[in-house]
Amino acid sequence: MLENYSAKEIEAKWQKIWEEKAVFQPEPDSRKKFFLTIPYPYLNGNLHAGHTRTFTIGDAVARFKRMKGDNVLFPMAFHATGTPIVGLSELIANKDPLIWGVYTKLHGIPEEELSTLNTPEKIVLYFRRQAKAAMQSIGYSIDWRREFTTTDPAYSKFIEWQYGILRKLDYVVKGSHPVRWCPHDRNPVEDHDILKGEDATIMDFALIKFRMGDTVLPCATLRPETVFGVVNLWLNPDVNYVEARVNDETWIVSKEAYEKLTFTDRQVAWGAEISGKQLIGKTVTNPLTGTEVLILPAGFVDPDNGSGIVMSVPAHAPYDYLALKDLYDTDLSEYGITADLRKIGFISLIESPGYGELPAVEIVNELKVKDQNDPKAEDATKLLYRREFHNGVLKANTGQYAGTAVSKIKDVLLADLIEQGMAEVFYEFSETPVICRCGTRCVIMMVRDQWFLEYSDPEWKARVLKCLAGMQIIPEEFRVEFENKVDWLKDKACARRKGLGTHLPWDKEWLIESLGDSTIYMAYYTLAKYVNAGMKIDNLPPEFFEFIFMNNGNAAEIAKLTGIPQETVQQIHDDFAYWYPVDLRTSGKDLVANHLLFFLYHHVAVFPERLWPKAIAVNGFVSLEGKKMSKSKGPLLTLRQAVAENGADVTRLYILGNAEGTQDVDWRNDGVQSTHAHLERFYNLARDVLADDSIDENAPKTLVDRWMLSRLQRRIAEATEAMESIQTRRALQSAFYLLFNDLRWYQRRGGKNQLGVVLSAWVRMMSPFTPHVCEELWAAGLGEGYASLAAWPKADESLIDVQAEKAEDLLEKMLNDVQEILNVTKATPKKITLYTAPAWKKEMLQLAVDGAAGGKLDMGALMKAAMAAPAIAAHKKDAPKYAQKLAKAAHSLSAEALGLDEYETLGREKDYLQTALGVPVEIFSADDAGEDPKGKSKQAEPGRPAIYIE
RNA sequence: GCGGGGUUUGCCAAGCUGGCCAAAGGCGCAGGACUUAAGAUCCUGUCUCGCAGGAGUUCGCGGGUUCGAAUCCCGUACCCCGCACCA
Repeated sequence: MLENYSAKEIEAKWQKIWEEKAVFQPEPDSRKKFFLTIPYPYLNGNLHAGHTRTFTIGDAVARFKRMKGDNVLFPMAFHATGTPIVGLSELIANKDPLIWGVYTKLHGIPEEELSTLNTPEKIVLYFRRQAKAAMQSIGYSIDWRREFTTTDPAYSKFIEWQYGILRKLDYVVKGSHPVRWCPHDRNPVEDHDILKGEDATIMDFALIKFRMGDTVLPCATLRPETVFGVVNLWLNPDVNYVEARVNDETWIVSKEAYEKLTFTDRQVAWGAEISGKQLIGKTVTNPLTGTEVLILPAGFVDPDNGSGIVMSVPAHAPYDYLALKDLYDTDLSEYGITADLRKIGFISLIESPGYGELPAVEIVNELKVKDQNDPKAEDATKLLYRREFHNGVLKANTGQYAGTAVSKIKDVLLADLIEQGMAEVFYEFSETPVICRCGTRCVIMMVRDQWFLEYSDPEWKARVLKCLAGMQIIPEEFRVEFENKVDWLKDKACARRKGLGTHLPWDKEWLIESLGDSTIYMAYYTLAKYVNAGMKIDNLPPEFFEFIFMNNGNAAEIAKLTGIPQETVQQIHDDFAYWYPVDLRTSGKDLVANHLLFFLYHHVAVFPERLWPKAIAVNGFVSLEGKKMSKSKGPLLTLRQAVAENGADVTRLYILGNAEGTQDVDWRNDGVQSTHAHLERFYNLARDVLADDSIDENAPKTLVDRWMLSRLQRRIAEATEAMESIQTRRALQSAFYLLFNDLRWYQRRGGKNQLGVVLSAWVRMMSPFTPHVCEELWAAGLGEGYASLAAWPKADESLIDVQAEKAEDLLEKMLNDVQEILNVTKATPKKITLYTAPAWKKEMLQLAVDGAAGGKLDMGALMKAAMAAPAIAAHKKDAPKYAQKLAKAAHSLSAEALGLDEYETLGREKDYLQTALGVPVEIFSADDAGEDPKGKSKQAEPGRPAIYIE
């Protein structure tokens, strides 16, 4: 072994050996299998610290399970389907300055290489090579015989088979759905295509169809229930409206609204322009209540929001109340309105705690809103909306809806209104404008004849929930998150026109959307090995997959059909039967609401229950020096960079030991440096132990030897338990840092002969985390074969030595107490005398423990019992004081301190105490205190000897 | 807004099935040992006060339950993640 720790040499050496000796290439055998998968990375950049975390957790678990004796399969592949890679290749080809900067500076790609990546194929090839090299450089125990890319032809066949099944199950259906759309590019826009307004969401407004004769005046609202309280409509007199044909009706809407309608799934035709002024003063009919209401002018009406026509509910909408109030003293004769607007009665329809009949009026007064142009009007609206939404209940005048909570009414009412032809849905951005990167203002487009995965299907959902119920979710708190998301999931468009991917087998114009092609691919790993080995793949019909994965058919038939040798077909089939289902999938928490959910959906759809996944573990992200990492804006730390700068083992150790579960790891340079120092200390200590021939494992065990072995068992037990539940940080705390401290104490106490025993277990326990350095140490004399394949240490109950631990505890506490006294007195000791507790106090403690019931101890009863004991009675004067103390501590009394012969222990370790304290030490029992100038021996209690310092 | 997670001693971070918690571990900082010196390593200390091992005040903020709360309940503020057709 190397004299000094050198990550580079050690890591390169062992990575080469692992590969050459095929250490991590499992085949089915009689052992229990463990199939672990991690979402494959998308190939539009280099792997970064976030990937590093997820993958390293997975690798540590894989290595742990392997050492526990499982036959572990840990494969990896690459994701390339979808649009980003295509977009990226165009940007690179055009030498887009932004992309150029990101990829040269953040991803660290040399300019000459980057300039060659001008097609999707070259990008895929390049990043695939990079990613694999990166994963190898950090020492993942991946079976690389099974790697693939989602654009491989055989993979496409597999996806086609899967979608064939989904189609047969009627889970793939056609429908329409709204998307953000750039009219210039004629394409849906994604988040990264948006210049401004990426936070805008698509909201569905109700379009309530008020009528003026045969003409419809649609009012857009988020609160359809308030239609019961409409007392007038608002139009902006300064806005031009248009009379348009919409399907087979005539609508009046603002010009802006008309434009938006053209992108919906309605047939629209432009009619006559008509000014707002012309309409004001006319009346319209409320479709639901049949009442006639007047159209009034209002400046707050925005033609670019909704239809440009607003229904007025002054009892519940501050703007409506304000606008109406503003008109009370205005001359409206130019609109032909002569009626006294004060006679318009408000209609109250929502009951909410804290408000009376007219909440809008109350809140306007409360916030002292002046008029409709006052900015506070907006606050009042939001506040009231929130309160009524959460606490409001519909009143009697809403008929069949009376008593319904406002928060529950929208969908129900809207559906009813639509059914009766009184309303339609109108989509609008939550904030405007939304601007595409090309500078064009985006609209909401209804995509027609789109293929959907029907995730809303209640039976499908029920199966997913059943699957979840049978799964282990780590951390357990995320189970409810998963369940909520299943509930929330709606139908998902599953096909696109652009990008890389597999065509829908029955509709070749469409490509299967990339999240939909990465749901059950774990099954494909069993097959990929044979594809990579040169299996004939020209003809892989659904029957082939049916046999492999579903056990439908037989190998001979399939062989004939595909031209693949029968034995191979049978073997793939048997491999799958052995490895499936997925035992654990670990992933970043960002995939919970999408990929992980789809992973479950598709598994329950395609596979029988026994092949459903067993467990999901979710982990958090990685930040850099407290800053969120960003692939496009920086800062970014790539996997390769981390390894190049710090070594694989240090990178692994840091990222696994720094945070747990869904918390974020903060990558900090000082922390990484100290991790490096720790690992080096570990190496040096191990080296020294390995070189020390004076160690005699079979020598009689001293107190510290027994203590050390006892602690080791506890550390092993803790680390094992932690790894079983994928808590790498907890495991490392125990297996590395705390055990390190134990060893320090052991050596300080003069322990030596068990160092080899400890080291053997220690190296094995560290192997999943820092595999390279452990191989190096293992090979230097700890055992045969590979540390990576050695048996994970098992905690030996019989070596747990409570007595030894207590004795060491006593010594440590002793030293701490002496230290504290010295600190306080600032004295320089010449001699220290220790007095262990007298027999009567021990007896009394026992009485107290016996008498303490339910955490309570009766002083009187204790004294009575004590006085009956002659040994205690002899100390009549001191006994009550001690009894009082015991009574006070009644809830935490324990006889533990009685289990150790303190006098004997201290006597035996007297030499050590003298060395540690640097002065002569004398030890007495308080029963036989000898010279006791300050009477200190009286303070001695069980578990806490008295101290006298001179 | 909805759903999930979080707020601990200078920093990171355990604890959170109530007492053994002034609260693990690491980092940082301070002192000491070693060394010609530096580094590394080891030891000690690191909320406040204290000339005998003690006492006091802490675990976002405000209340409550309890003999007893960082840990349970209620309220409140702030932070992070997701909210889709995009990987």
